[in-house]
Amino acid sequence: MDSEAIKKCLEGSGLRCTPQRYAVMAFLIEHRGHPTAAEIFEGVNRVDPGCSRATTYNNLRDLVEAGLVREVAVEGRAARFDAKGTRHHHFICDRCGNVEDVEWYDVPGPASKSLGKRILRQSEVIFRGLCAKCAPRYATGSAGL
Amino acid sequence: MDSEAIKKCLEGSGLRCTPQRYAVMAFLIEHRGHPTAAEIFEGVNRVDPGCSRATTYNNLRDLVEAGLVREVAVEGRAARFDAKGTRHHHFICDRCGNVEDVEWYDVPGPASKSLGKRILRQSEVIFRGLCAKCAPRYATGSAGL
DNA sequence: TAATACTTTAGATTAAATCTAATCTGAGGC
DNA sequence: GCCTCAGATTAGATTTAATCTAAAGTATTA
Ligand SMILES: [Mn+2]
Ligand SMILES: [Mn+2]
Ligand SMILES: [Zn+2]
Ligand SMILES: [Zn+2]
Repeated sequence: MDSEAIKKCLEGSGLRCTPQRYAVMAFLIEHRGHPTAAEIFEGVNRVDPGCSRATTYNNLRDLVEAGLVREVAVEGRAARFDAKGTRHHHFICDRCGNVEDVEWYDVPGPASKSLGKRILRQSEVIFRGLCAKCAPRYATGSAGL
Repeated sequence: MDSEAIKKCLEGSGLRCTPQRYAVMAFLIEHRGHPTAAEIFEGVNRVDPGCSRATTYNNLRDLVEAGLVREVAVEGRAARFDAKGTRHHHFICDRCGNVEDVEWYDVPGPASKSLGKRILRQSEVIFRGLCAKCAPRYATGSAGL
């Protein structure tokens, strides 16, 4: 995605394209490994030392609210962020906490009676287990190390 | 679930049935609304003022590791806990963050090719949207208030 | 009983995220 | 071009959630 496209994308969602906001969005598009806010701050701040922590967090909030970025909460760890590209599900590693993309497929919704008066916006599947890096260490005891 | 059953349940998972651990488990069984650790601490501590914060957190961790309790991470809020009874999915409210149970149904797994070398332990569906309490306020603008 | 492993405790500490209030910027009106 | 002001940014303080520490207590086993 080129810089003009990122600008369009921000403005299309009613967000001003400030240098800091652009940098946060560009970082997320370039780093698809679900970085934490702290990692994003560090990455953006290294390039533009004048981008503060508060601004990074503010912009992440704005981007999530605008629907351009997804926030993934992980038990016992910092939240991770994900520029929404193509739809996909997530695999979360029990051991290292890494979040990985899983090819999207349609999820059957709940029975409307079990949904009641709730308004459904989205269904997503979270897969859990061991990532490719962590699996061997367990599958073969600790011999894999 | 009576006190003897809770004791069995703990010991069956290799956990000593201490008064504090029992109290945490009993609280979760009695309060099915997905309380936070702080709420559990407060509830348990009110009955047994000698149960400390660290012990509440330690025991929650032990219970989660033993597979008796589920931890639910919610974006931007404290984690919530859930004594595992019958299998179910979760609905998380965009507005108030409440976690509600949704009747369980089988989820089709991902294509094995998109799973790769990962080891899958569990698939769960997270539904998102507005809970029954929050839905009216939005469905009708703010007139619902 | 003695040894050992497990558990609890109060309070300190860390980590994540948010808040504050002063300052800065730029799009739109003149 | 200048003005204005809503929106954006900043450094640092603060809050909140969770974990750590080290000492003391309690159960299990030898
Ligand atoms: Mn993703
Ligand atoms: Mn539940
Ligand atoms: Zn892993
Ligand atoms: Zn709600």
